[in-house]
Amino acid sequence: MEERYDPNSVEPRWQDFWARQNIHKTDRPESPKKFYCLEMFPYPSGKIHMGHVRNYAIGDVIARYKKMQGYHVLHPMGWDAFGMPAENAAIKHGVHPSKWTTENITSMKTQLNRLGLSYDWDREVTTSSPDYYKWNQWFFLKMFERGLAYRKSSFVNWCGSCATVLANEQVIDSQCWRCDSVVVQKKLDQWFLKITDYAEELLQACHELQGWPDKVILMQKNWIGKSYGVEVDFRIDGSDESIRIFTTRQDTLFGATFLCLSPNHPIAHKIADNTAELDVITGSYGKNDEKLGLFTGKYCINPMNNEKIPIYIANFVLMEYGTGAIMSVPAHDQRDFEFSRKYGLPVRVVIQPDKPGSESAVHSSRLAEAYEDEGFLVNSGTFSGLDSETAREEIAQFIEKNDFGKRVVNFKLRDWGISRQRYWGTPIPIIYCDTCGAVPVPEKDLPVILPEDVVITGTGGSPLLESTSFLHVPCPACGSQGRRETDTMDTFVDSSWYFIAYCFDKGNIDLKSETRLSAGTVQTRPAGRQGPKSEISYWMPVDQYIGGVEHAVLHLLYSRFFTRVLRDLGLLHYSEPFTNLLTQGMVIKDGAKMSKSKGNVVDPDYLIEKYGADTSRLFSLFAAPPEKDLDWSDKGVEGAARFLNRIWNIVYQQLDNLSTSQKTSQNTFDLTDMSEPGRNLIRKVHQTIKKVTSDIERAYHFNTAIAALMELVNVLHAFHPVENKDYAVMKSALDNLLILLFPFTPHFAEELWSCLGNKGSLSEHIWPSWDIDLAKEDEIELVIQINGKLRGKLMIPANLSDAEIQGIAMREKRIQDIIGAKEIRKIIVVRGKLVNIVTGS
RNA sequence: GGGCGAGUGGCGGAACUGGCAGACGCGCUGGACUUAGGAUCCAGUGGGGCAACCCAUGGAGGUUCAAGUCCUCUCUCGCCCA
Repeated sequence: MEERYDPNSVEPRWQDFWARQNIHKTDRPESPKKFYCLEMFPYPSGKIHMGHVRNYAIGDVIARYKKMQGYHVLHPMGWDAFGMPAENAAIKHGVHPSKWTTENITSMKTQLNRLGLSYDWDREVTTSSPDYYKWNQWFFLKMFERGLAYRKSSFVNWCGSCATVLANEQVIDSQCWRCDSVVVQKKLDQWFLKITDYAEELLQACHELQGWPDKVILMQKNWIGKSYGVEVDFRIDGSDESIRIFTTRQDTLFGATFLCLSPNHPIAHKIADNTAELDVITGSYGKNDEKLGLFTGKYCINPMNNEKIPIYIANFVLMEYGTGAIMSVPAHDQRDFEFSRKYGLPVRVVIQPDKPGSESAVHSSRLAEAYEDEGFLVNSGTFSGLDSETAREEIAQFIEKNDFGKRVVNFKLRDWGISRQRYWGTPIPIIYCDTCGAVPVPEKDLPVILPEDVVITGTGGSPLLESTSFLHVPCPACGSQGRRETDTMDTFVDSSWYFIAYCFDKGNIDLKSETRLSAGTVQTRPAGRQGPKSEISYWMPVDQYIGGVEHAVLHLLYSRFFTRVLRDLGLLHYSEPFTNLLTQGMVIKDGAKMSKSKGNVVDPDYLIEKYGADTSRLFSLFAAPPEKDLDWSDKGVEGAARFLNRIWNIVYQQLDNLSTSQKTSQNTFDLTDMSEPGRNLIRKVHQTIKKVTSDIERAYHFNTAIAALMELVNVLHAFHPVENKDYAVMKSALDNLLILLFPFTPHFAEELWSCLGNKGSLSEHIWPSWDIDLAKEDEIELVIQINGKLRGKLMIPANLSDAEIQGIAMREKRIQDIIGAKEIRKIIVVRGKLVNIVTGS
């Protein structure tokens, strides 16, 4: 054994050992005791950052811990390999996205392995590989068959000079992030997935996500955004046509002083005479910061009071939400209020905060902002005097009875537009034919391979348009000349089911295995039933998912949607993909999130080189509980290193004595035949096993688990063995310490474990259990309070009755002195903790 | 503006169902060993006071024998949605 702990010699050796022994290979017996531990896979940008280190360290502790507890663990890793940065690199440096991505994967994999993470690389998934993305295409075809994938015209951010569509986050102050030209809204044909078909179910099932953080569930609910309202027809004055509006506030219908149409509303173009002005509004469509409107010159009739109100076209009215038209009630809606100020439109109060006649009344002329709360109706015909809630119900009934509208449920969630006018993504398996239209590629022709022989310039639209071998294909239906779809899929499609791909060995994804096993019929297999199970139904759902909260809505919602589609296709028997979700906090340094632009990044490579992977892992687990932000501290890392050094030194100093006296680990001791320090150490060991186990079980609070291990080391450090029995105790304490430490610092624990003469890898060791009797304190510190104030402390035997404890407290001289002649009103005894004596004054 | 979460030593953080506030670590102070110490070890470390004691979990009230923890109001900061 080396005198000094040198992680750079220890860690590669054990990584090599694990790899040679194939120790992280997933085994899959029929035993139902499985645990699927998953961390969000990274985009292969080239280098991992501290956020990854934290995320993957957390996952690794869980995976290793569960394995030691006897679970069959699936702990995979892969690459979210399609996406824009690869194309940007191609534009900037002339590297092909495929080459760039592969090289990045290689170097990042090396980095992950240097961290000592227990991944089964035989199940590695790379989404840019045809083996993988052919299933994206297969899903698309299945959804197309079921009407869940469809094509419609929709508005996108378009940069004319780059000739490409931009994602929302690439539009900065209405300009293209790359060339600074003004981004316009352009109407393009796009493919959509019909997630709205599942809106209600996705919302209802939120209640079942008990292992998810409340805030994520709430964000999902808000995103789905179910609301109850009414649709009402406003007849256009002097015409038979009418405009249907949607509102959730029908209690304010009498306060509508104008009506607004989305610029994309079909009627908008028919009734607007000023087309130049209309184009301006269309150009700023959906922008909430600047409200623009155009009076159409037309009026419509409010069916509630037959009032004639003007029709406007307004940029902030979304065609995708509701009916694309709204009634505007400036007195009770802030956006309408601002709009009315800008265009000089009347404001009419129809809701008062309190019952009519009270002091708190609001007046149309004095309103400084809209009164959006509920209240009591005024100026609302026969509905005046009702409270908002009752009025909504009665007005809804009135509307339905008079047949000019109806109650509706509306969702904020919109269908998922997956078309991307980019190269580095999954080709959408569609062929356009002049006679047959959009024809799906037959399943047998999958995958539609992304051609590699393209030049990526960043100008002139999708590079796929340039690849003639890709573009020109015969129509699968009629055989005449067809043209392939050149759009590729949103990369969120890739990540919506990758967790299922891990159920199979690399390159052998077979999503149809379950349908074959259940012989084409969709049947629910009882949980835990023995017998042949498909890989999917054995491993799914994911037992623990770990990742950043930034994916709280999109990725997690899409995955829930995909899982349901798969269920309906009979491919799996679960609706929810992730049973438990842990969203880890950000890594903070100098008060800000670590980022290149802030210049406060810590490079994991540097850290590993200087301190080793174990120290890096240990610090990031110790500094904060996983769900909270982690404040980076260079000094704190040194503290973690110091802790490991202390253990190393203890083992080094005692090695000769320990190996000669006691080779086998012993866990039971006769306490009566033991020195006082020996007894204390044994007790501390068992208390530590208990504490570490329960801290891990209790929401993975590794920080306090590690603190408990530090306490044990402090006791060990102060323990000076003299006789043989002491060495046996010490050996046992060290063995247990290393076992408990193993999930956190695996190389370090393995090394010392073998130095101590123990056989085998700790990966195969079982998690220890504690002995309640050995963990029990035989003395406790009794706190004596008088009127809630601390007045004395003394050691007493742990097993006394309340009466005995009370007696001891009362006999204390100091307590007697303080009480003196005062009357004792009450004595409260809390077993094992304290006595509180309540006296008169 | 709405929703959610969080405010505890010089710092990161402990305190599970109300029961000794500050575990553990960092930092700091003193000492030992040392040519040296940014290595290691020992002791100390919320504030005030010689002391007994008093004051302390953003602030103000309340419930309770007992409140960081429960209730009401309020301030500040984060995140999400407008």
